[in-house]
Amino acid sequence: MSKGEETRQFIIEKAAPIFNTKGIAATAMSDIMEATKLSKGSMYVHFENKDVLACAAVDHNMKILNSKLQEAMSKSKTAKEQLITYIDFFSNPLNPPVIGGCPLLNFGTEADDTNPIIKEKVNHAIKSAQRLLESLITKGIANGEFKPSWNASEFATAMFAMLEGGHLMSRMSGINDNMKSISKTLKILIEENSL
Amino acid sequence: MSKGEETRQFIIEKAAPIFNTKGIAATAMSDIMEATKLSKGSMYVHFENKDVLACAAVDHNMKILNSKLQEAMSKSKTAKEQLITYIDFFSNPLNPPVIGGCPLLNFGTEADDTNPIIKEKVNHAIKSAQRLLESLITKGIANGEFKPSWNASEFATAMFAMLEGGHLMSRMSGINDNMKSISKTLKILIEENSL
DNA sequence: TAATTTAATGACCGAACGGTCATTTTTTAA
DNA sequence: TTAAAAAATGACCGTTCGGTCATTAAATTA
Repeated sequence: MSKGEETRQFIIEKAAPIFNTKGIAATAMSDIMEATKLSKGSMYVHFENKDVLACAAVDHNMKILNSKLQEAMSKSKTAKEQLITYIDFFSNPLNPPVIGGCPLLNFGTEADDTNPIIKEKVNHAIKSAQRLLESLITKGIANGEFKPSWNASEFATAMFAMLEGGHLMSRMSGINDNMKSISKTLKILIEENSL
Repeated sequence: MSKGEETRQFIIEKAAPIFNTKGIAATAMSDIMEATKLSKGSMYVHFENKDVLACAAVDHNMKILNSKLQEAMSKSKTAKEQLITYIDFFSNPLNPPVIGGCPLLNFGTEADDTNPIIKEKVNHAIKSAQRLLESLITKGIANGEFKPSWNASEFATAMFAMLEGGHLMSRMSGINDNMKSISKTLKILIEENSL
């Protein structure tokens, strides 16, 4: 990796948690300068403007989240175990896998009516998550772990929505009760559809 | 209502959808000036600064949302009907009750790490929603509409979370499929707990 | 109606914003 | 080692930001 690529990566790593915490509009280039201890001119060597840097930061947050999730799930074997690992992975929004909380929630709501590019990135990531969950259930049905009558697509959607909603609720209250409750609800539903 | 109060209210009504759509940080006072056709000095007669106006706009969005919900629910009688009305009320995020989408999601995520006052407003509103849903289920159990074994608090939390998560998913995709699916899931769960 | 209070105006302010560029320093490759 | 290329710097630029204030217009009240 050349010096330039190294610096570019370094900037992204420092910028990602700031954007995810403060939001894109509320984050100034000067915030990134302070965090990286780099000059303004240097930032613009590696990113043509703030939007490009913000996009890279969005990607990086999602990538980190995904790789941490992959690592957690690699330890589980059965479909049921993996579903539960997925739930547990997101079950403490007050100490989230990436700094600032769920990037899909953060960047999605901000980009909704203002940034179609980032909105599409979030949309794509949501669809990936849905597909992963759906495939887990389908696999479990094929395995004989779950009832064949279980609607994989419907549950995948509901589960993802509950985790995102629970994330919001717990972060607003500063207490983890809601997410705990949701985690319990999801596990009961999984149990009800287990064989 | 004095002239001053009238103007103040007029500004809030024009500002509320802008803040809810663009976000607080991305909304400039000049945006509100344009929407109201009022001068900058006039804005600062009625609001000491942008934060105060933003808070008033947040309150207004929630108030409108709540009054529309109340109106919709007043038509339903039984607990079950009211629960279903609640679901239907939020079932089309692409044509939401207030312009810009759910203010709890929008302002909550933005305020999370930046604005404790608004964060607390959102937290309070979420708790109110939870209480309303829980009381509906409790009422239904007392009425003999629902099974006494139904966990009211747990379902209220899950239902609220699913609606918020579904809201995000549908707005990101621009298609209402996810919310439709969630609506269906919730209604099945209600049916399963009906007598 | 007259006197007084309140609302509305728009020019103006300093600060912070995103972004540029000539210059210097450091990497890179010959 | 040296020449060319790339990276880093920080002063600088125009714009926009939130916010102020003397002045004017309008509403309120006596």
